[in-house]
Amino acid sequence: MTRPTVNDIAREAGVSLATVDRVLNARPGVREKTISAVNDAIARLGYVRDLAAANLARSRSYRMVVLLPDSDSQFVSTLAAALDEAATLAAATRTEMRLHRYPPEDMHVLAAALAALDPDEVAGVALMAPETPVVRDAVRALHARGIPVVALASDLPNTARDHFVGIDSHAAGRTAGVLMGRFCRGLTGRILVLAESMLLRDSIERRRGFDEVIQTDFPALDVLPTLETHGAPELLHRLAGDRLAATPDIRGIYLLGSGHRALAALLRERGLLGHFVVIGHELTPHTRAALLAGHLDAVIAQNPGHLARSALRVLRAKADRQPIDEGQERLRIEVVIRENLPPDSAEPTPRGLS
Amino acid sequence: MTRPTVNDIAREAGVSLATVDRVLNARPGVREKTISAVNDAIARLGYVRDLAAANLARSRSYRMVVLLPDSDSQFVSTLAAALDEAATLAAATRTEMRLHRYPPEDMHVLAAALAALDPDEVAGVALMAPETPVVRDAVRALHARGIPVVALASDLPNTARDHFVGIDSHAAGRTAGVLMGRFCRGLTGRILVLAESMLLRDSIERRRGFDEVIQTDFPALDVLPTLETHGAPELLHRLAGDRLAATPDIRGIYLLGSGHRALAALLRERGLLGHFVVIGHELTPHTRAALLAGHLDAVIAQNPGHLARSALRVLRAKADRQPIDEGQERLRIEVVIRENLPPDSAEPTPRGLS
DNA sequence: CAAGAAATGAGGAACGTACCTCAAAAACCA
DNA sequence: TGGTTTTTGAGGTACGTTCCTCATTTCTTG
Repeated sequence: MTRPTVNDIAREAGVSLATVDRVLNARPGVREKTISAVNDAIARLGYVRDLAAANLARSRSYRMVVLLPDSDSQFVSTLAAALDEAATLAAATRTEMRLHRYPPEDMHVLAAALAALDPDEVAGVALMAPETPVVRDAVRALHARGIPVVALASDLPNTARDHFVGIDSHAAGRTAGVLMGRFCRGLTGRILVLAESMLLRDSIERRRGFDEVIQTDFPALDVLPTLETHGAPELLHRLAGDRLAATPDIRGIYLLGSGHRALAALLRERGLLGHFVVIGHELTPHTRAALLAGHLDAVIAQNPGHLARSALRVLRAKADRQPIDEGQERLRIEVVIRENLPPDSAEPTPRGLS
Repeated sequence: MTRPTVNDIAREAGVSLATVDRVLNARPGVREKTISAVNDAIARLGYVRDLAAANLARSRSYRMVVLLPDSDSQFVSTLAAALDEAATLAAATRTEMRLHRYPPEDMHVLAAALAALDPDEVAGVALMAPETPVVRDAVRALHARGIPVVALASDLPNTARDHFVGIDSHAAGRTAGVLMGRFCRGLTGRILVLAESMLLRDSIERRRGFDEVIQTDFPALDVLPTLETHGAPELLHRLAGDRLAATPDIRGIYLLGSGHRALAALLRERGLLGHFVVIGHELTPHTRAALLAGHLDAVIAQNPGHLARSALRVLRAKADRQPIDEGQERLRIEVVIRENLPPDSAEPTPRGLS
């Protein structure tokens, strides 16, 4: 009737509680034969360890460290907020989070921060960073010291990261491409593409996916070379302004990264708001406002709340050496238009007591 | 340094542990003044109750009952599978689920099943059912007996249900409308709409949202009256076949409910696969296959895994009289096209022991 | 002001697991 | 065979909370 406990296993296997404990927690000094006797009993009873009780007994608390670039990108601040919220929730299960920011241009600072982490104090690390050699080495070192690492939002495939929490940039780019192509149904012309930097893996992959789809499925459209804005609004204004002036048959604009504010300003200035199909990435206060205003037609996004919760859950699972629920942790590539825009969740975080 | 416990609160508030406990668990017999003294101490210390320990001490287990119609709809079976998976995960937190099916046409059977539930044995009920008077009364009675109820996938707004887990059908219909309109850019013509029954609240609301958008934003399109298929493939085949033959300028087909198999068969038979923009609801093996094959252009969906986990989490929170994390429980209206189709997650459920 | 009611305190057992120590039993080896 | 090593058992404490009981203090009210 009631759930079997460790005592039931002991009785069923005909051994002592101490031995069951040794087997369950993989402690040394048990014969193979005894181990399998215990495991048989476990299987027979359908025992599932009570994680709540286990963690209580361990009286272990989990300190997770999250590292985000200290850029003024809206996505990063949205993500930081989501992480804070996820952390207050995770506090109920003895999981604590420390959020650090590192200067976005200096990976050595990030590497130093990673190197300073003590495996006895830190149960896991989540980081959002471009995959440079310095970062790669630092992540490998972390892994070697036994600290679980998850890549956040931007993957680090060639490091020993334990998990990636985020969406496939290539597929996200393809999704953007299909929407661009279909929203431009019947039109012939060019697509303007803007990015912060084409040195970022994510931008490269998005662009690649986008191009694939347009080339094969929408031959009437022609994708222009990427203009790199380096996060500078003035640069975007100048480059995109020149290109718009020089190219009369632009039908759509694809924003690989940030720059929605600057683009909107430029288009407004020229009276071109709403004249193009505009597709971007990530749901932020600005893209949300632009969607509502009709200046932006679709956003390809990953849910920051899901991202944050998933990162903490995965780290927790890794710290406990527990398996991960793939279905739950898989992030969807969200297509957001005005009609399915989720209501603004800028509610005050409930700090529930009882 | 370490997290504050109930004992710390007692010391800080200058009261005994027993009183703290009375306040924390809202037991009677504490003066207002004392209550606020304790709450102040809690706030000062930033105490967060350790849920693991609390649930352990309660040694309470939660039996949740889920009721789904026993129809052969793919969505329902997908949902049932998701619920099973969510339940094996929830087992780790002493939450158990019983899934029942009721004959879809007989709400009296459902009502009887609900009436038979004992508040001492059942911690919560989730149900997916149309809002008929019989159902409404049964849900009200459940609520009156103190059993939390969540409406699953299909809302029951006029009952005392404690929560609705699902997406807003009206907004989902609007989303479908925008995609239909934009995918038909530059075209003039009619949209065929198919539904199982227009007696279902969800179908009505989807249709209403869809119509709104088409009428205001895409005047070149004209939405035909809904054809009701009553879940019968032959009826769909006949009705839709006649309508297609009679109407030369159909541009798109909107499927409010199921019927993807029958529609695909009809279109294939007439050599019309891919000739219309087809938009439907819910991601099932069939819609997935149709998306991949290119017979279906977009699906508006809610994530069944999320639906299932959310239902169990909400019921659990209600049973514990704990607040709900709105952000986490809010379901997204997903737009699924071929490019962002999540990989098939028909993996075997991992039944982790240690 | 006394009697009764209400509020509070003190203490302990329990939940299921982890982890420790020490002793006893079993297996192994020469 | 005796001694050594390995394996197993027994029992206890701890984790943070819940939920008892019973005694004591403090407030009300007639």
